[in-house]
Amino acid sequence: MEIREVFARNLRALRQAKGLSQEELAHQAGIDRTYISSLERNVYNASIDVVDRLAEVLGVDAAELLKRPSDDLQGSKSELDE
Amino acid sequence: MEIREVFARNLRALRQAKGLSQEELAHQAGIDRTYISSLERNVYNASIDVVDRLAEVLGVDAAELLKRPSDDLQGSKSELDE
DNA sequence: ATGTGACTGAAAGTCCGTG
DNA sequence: GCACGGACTTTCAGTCACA
Repeated sequence: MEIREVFARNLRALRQAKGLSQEELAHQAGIDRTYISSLERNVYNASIDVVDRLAEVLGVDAAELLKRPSDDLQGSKSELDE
Repeated sequence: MEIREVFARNLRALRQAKGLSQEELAHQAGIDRTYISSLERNVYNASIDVVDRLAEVLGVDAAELLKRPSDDLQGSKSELDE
């Protein structure tokens, strides 16, 4: 599993857990609205600076956003990367 | 402390802990030697893809390279970012 | 074995819009 | 509220020569 996909998933999951819209997150992190959308759809390779800014708004450590899921055996194949 | 600097330090520390030269690390990660040098000197905002490739060679999780030092009280002021 | 400036192509990232 | 596109600027990715 590519790191980009890990990031994309974590980003979306955490954002929704926080009850934020893409627009709100974008605004608070000082990032373009459409770019957040792209990141969640695994279109780009974000820089660590962007990861950190998003992590801050989401209230977690930057490392959290790059954490791979600890081998979910239920895990169906990804729909983000195929 | 900026995430870039955190990354730069962790990279250098882990590389040296592994007893690798920049050249060896560069070779194994398929990255140019001078680029590694730039990253360790905090010149660029690495992409998560690069972080992941380096982490793999260093035998750690990508998230490890972005972990902030847990507030080292001995910590003198950085020489990387001033 | 590393730091640095200069360089180029490629991708990141912004800003405008649409359905 | 989000996906997706086109056009645009800035920064990274990657290589070279040199100290």
